Amino acid sequence: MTSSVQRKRIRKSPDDRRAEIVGAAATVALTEGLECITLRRIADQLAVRPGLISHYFPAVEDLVAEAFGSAATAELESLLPVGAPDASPLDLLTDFFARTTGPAYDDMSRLWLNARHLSRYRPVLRERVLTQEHLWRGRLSSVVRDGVDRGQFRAEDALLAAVRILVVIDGLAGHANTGLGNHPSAATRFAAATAERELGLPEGTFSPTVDPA
Amino acid sequence: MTSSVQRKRIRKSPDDRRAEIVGAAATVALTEGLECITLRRIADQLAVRPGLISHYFPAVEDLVAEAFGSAATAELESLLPVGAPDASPLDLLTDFFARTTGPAYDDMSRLWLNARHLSRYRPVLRERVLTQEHLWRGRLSSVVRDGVDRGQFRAEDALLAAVRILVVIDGLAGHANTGLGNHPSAATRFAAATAERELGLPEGTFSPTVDPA
DNA sequence: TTGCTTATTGGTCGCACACTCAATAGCATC
DNA sequence: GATGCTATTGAGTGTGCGACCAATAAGCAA
Repeated sequence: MTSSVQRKRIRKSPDDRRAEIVGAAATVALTEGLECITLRRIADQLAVRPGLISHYFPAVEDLVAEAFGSAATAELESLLPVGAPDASPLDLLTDFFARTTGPAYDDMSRLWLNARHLSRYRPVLRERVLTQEHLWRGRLSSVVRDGVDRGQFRAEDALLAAVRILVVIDGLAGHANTGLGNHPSAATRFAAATAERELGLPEGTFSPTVDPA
Repeated sequence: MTSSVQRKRIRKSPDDRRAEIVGAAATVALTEGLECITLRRIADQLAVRPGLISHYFPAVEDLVAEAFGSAATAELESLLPVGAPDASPLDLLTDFFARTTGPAYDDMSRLWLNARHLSRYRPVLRERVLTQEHLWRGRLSSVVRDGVDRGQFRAEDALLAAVRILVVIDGLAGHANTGLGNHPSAATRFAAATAERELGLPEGTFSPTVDPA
């Protein structure tokens, strides 16, 4: 009667199981936070025993770092796909700012905030954060450089411009849990405005003014 | 023999004891992080039993919020003292940027990062963070307004300028646990540079270039 | 069908945490 | 010096966590 749970054991290949675990952890990281990645929580989600998670990740911290890396990589791939060398850098960045400043990006904002803070206590995670920072900066600065080469942008130091843009996005992301006060749109537009200044573009290029008629 | 600890009870007035507890918690918050504020940790620091902390703060979350508020208020008071209406806004901000971007500010950077993240799970703390944000914005925008009145700055919306400056400071603060990569000085100067732009000042006003001769 | 490898389980240990409450003892007051 | 108020203690409860390991059974190969 009370034993409807605990069906039959399902035995998967280590690679599949591992990927499944990381995927579940990444979802938890995005929706609930990195500190909610616990052996029991992930095991429940996969209808599996906690010991199994330990088997694949003897130290939970490694799973936490992996989950963050997985989620961040996927997001970057979605925001600035590497397989689009023909796309106009201007269009790429327009999309980029539209997506990074919308509420749909809130989960990602929270995740970065989460990871940056947790890095204080978790060395393995800290290394992963550094790796991801490097990836994001590299990807964004490539787009900037591409734009400069095509004559769309002007920038002395593409990497510095990218870092500054990301700093503003991070600064705004810090408010994902607390809201942005009375200046939501004006503040949000700050990311795009920074890019416009850094890249020598006319004001409003990346942030279509939503003014009244 | 083994009982050299556990001296005599010291009985203090509730106000004194409460202030003592908040002070200890604020110190722990700044040096170790808000999640290290536990009944035992604070009790140990004050050579007192955990139950006593519970007596003054039946819910730990209230102590955490109080500790953050205390530390943040003290720091703001030190950075932008309210009792100096005669001081030149330009000088005030020069000091402000020198101090907020130096390594001495790292603990404070970490604390804000910590509080912003923890706000996700702790409503009481979230309210405190909002209050502090309001205070910091108010204080900074006052200085900006003052500077505009005296003809030192140019700014259409002083509050918006203040918010943007603080967003950059927050964005840089996010890297307190992970470092700033290869562009530490250039990135750090970004806060001052943003202020210069927002306030219509010549580049370098707030960030004395430390170039080689 | 049989056997073997190993993915998976179930149970357990120790630790740290917040919270509760009756008993105790400082200390101000008389 | 005795008394009463209450700040403070001591002891205990329950929860959730990571980690460990011997026993079990899934599913492939023979």
